Amino acid sequence: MARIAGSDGEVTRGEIRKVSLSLFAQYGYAAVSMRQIASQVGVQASAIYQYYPKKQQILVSLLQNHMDGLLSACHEEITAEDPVDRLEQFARFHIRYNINRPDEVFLSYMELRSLEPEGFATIADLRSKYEAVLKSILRDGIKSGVMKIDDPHVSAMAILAMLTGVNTWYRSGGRLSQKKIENMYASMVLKSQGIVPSDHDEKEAAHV
Amino acid sequence: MARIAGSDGEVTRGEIRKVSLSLFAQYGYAAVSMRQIASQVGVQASAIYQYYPKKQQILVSLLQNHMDGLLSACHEEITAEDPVDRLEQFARFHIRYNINRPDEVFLSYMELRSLEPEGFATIADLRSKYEAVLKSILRDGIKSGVMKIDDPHVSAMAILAMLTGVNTWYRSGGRLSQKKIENMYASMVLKSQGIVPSDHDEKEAAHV
DNA sequence: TAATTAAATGAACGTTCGTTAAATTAATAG
DNA sequence: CTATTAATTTAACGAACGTTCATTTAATTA
Repeated sequence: MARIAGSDGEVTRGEIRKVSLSLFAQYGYAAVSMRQIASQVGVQASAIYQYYPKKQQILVSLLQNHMDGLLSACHEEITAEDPVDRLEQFARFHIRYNINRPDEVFLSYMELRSLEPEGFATIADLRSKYEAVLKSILRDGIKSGVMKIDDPHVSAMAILAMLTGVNTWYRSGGRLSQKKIENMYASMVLKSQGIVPSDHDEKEAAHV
Repeated sequence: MARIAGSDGEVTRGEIRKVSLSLFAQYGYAAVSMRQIASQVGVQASAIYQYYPKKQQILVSLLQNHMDGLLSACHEEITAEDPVDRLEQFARFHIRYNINRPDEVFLSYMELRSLEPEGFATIADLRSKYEAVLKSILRDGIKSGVMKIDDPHVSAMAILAMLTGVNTWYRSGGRLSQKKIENMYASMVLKSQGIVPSDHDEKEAAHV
């Protein structure tokens, strides 16, 4: 046998991506073999090389794609001007965007170490761009005096770790709705940076 | 050649543990070979089997050892009675204990997936015992009304993720002292659970 | 319909993997 | 001094690894 009836390159490429993402997240990049991916796609290992020249390229492409999506979505959704509102938008965005992409998030936090230098530089750069968005919000909040922050870098790291951590325990269909979880995390993030809820709510109300 | 002059089994076992820990943390369990470990120890791969019957046993033993140490140290150091004081002690303990064990922490959060069922059950059980310590503090804080918490499970996960995240960025010899970092994280943890610093400080002062 | 391009196969490459077994040397005990 | 035990080596096992290549069949184009 060779070419299969009804086979379509773009479909196969998509399957390879989907399967690789799931397997890399579950077992780790190094622990997953090309044959394992191929078998779940329903194809021979050699067929994958029609789409990706190296195993490493699959990982790079998955991470690149995820970080690009994250960055552009975050620039679209975080539109407020007030630093406190922006921080809340950031927290809510991060939960909302990541909670339905557990495998991508896991990969981009855990498999940077599996990247060769070139790919690593690319992905690390995208990640630091995302971190810069949050840090800029925090610096604005310090300037305007509404946030009580010792060190914006430490605060940014703490906030990101806390938010990203949702993927270690959340599974869809659980006890809590995504909206509830978003609310709880947003509240904890704001409070952790010295923003007292009532203060903020009152200000909001004053605007109306 | 066979036995080497001055060779000592306990020393070699220790070296194997040290090297394995470092390599597993850097490259991931699956990506590290027995020969790679052996070469850094200064021994042939087959020599490792004198000490560990399977590669998997090295990982299990490292994780077991870390979690045991974490649990017993946490029971020793968290001695306060007041829930707020206990939460602060927990936060400080977690930072202090983990910040100097980055490899162990990384392993126990990332390589559970590399464990076969038996080892996984053991380690997961130890981890949930540690989480239970924190959850119990939070429930006490809710009961006595000093913490404003929507859901103790979510709060516990958020706190642990935030604290454990310190290992993703902290490197010794950096800009900030460990004590400063401990202070900042403790403050953020308390605030995130609705404990206003001044409230707590005043209460503390009132006791004196 | 014939020629070309796309999508896949199956076999094979040299390497490396975890692991085992027998042999060898150093240290210790009688 | 001899026998035993501890620590390690060398050699080898079959299996699995990522990857390459020639081949085959399906779909598309001329």
